Amino acid sequence: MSKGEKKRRRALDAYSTLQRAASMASAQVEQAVHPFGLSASQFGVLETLQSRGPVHQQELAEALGRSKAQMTAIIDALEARGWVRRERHATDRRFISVYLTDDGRAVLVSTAPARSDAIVAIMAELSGDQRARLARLCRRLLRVLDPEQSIEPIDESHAEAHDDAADDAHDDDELDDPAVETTLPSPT
Amino acid sequence: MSKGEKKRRRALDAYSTLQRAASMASAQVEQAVHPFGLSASQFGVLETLQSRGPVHQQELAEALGRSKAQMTAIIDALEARGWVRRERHATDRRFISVYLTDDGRAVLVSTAPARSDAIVAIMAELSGDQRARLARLCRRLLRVLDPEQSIEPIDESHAEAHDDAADDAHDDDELDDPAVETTLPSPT
DNA sequence: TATTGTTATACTCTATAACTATA
DNA sequence: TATAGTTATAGAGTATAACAATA
Repeated sequence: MSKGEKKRRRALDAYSTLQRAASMASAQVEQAVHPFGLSASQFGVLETLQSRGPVHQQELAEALGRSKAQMTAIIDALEARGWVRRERHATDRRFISVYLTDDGRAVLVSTAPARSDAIVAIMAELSGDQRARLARLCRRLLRVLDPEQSIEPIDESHAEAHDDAADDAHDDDELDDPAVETTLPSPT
Repeated sequence: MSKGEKKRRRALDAYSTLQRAASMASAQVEQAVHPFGLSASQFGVLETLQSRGPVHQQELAEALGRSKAQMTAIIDALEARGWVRRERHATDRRFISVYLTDDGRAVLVSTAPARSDAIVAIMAELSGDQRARLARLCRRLLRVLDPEQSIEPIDESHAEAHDDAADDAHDDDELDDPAVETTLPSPT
């Protein structure tokens, strides 16, 4: 078998494994949030509102990678349950700002832990160092996949956007591998 | 910030990055296959038939993680285009074996390279070592996510006991696997 | 009675375009 | 005219349950 053939197969293997892990993980996480009656998108909206404060629907749509039409539906559902409210912009009445209500905040408070518990449970299979490595490898893929905004998703307030694994190295209870992916080598 | 808090945020970060990378990658790969008029599931069926030979619909459903009802629809579409054909099992007439036709094989031949090109292009962002590491980390996650069938990889069907960072320095040329293209396309 | 595959239904997501109201 | 949001529609994907033919 040729060298190129083999490399190709390795790439396919990495891809399919990545896909399978991501899909099973998200299934498990969504299941954890489901009892609260929140879809992943709805949760994302609430979370974004919490971290950014009131924003326009379009901004939400962009942040979460949905169309404005989808965002209308998502907000509709959240508004119907009283978790967000809409308010026209005072001066430019084309805009609608979406606000998180107290109820919405409460839902988030009770949902977020269930969600992150599920995520932590999955990620517990990896050591702290491995988690960081996984994130870094994925971020690297995102450089090709999403060159635009490959610098932070819907990050929480304090963005530690700089290269991770450097800050306080004593936060993980498991083996902190010192040989942390020092490479970050030459693209191409 | 507490130790647990931080660990939690790291887990969330790893999770969201994984999800984003997987979803953008699959979008890109599906786009590469789309011109051929094949959905990911349809491609998966053809590929499975190629590597395993004729199988029952239920076997296909299990292999690809779809319900038998879904599989009926998928096979319907493929059969309508003449890429597979159904045939009742001779002795137990409840079973239907699905065969890849010559046309189906031809479609696969012209589609598979486009698909794997797309995957290789994405994975080219990583070094060979990083690709292997990514696959290994994901497979590790699958141990919790899918304990059943988390065995089938390309080069370590047994070695899961040791910790990484040590392996994959060498090229094990060979591993002539008959089941090339075991790519199990992911649910979206 | 159990199993294979089909049909029917319903609900979610996604993708688009046409529409409104504002600017 | 351009933009923000809404509505309508159509297509996939998913999840069930009821059903027919076969065992």
